[in-house]
Amino acid sequence: MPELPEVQTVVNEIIKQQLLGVKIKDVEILVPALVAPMDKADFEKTLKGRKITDLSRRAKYIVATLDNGTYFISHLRMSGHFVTIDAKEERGRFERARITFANGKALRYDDIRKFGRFNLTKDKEEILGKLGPEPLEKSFTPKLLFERLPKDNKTKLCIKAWLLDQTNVAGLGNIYVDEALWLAKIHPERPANSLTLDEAKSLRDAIQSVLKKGIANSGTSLGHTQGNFISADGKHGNNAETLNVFHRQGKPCPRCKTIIIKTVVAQRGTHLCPKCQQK
DNA sequence: CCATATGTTACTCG
DNA sequence: ACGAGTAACATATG
Repeated sequence: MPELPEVQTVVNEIIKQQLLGVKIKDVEILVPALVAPMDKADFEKTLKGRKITDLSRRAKYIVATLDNGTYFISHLRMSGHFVTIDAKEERGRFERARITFANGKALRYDDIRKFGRFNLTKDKEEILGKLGPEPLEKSFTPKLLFERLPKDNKTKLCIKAWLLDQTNVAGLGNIYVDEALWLAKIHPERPANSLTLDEAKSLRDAIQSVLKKGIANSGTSLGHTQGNFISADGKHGNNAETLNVFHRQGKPCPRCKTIIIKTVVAQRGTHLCPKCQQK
């Protein structure tokens, strides 16, 4: 579910709720698979008594630095949510973990599909080492993007699949890839090795634009069912209404009024304007 | 019952 | 060993 803007929104919200520097009083892992291959009891014991000294985002990972030099790294995958609650609150239907703090607040982790994962490690590169560049960093220049694109003739990988691979660019997912390719007027099935430097420049600008807008709008929530994105304050994001193609099949392209179509590319639902984005 | 879902990774086939 | 495509993970919803 959450992509870079949604994960950033969650991190921002947890910081705002002042859970940094507060001692962790109790840790309950309700689904052992959440921390696998680590043992559930070991995980609980290791995190208990620590304080989070810093919280940040890398790609779609939430990285909590602990006061003993280890890192608590979590990934929400498709349906994970962190919500700050009062420690007295009862269990939720989809609650999979709870971290209770000494100040009476708690972080509840809900995850319908149980795809999310928690890690505890002294070496964060073990988890984050293979990730591509952060697209909102200043160093993410058109030249950098262009040079990372495949250059050989044997790779037929399309640009959408390439962008979804976190080792190429970190943090993009299905929504923001479709939005960025529309903004850059690039067809998602274009071979990644066929992009020109000019197109790479448009794509870089488009990626930064859609991600910044997503963060400014506190993330994208596509509906109001249980599986949808909410931040740690329990609120939905406001970015859905500003989307140009995603989930807008059958509606007119905001640029040229051609009807937006939905197909499948890289095994994912893909939305595009057949006039603005030509192969 | 079937298809689909904001993500990642293990497996399979060339 | 490598790249590309597919299945799998687990559950809800339309």
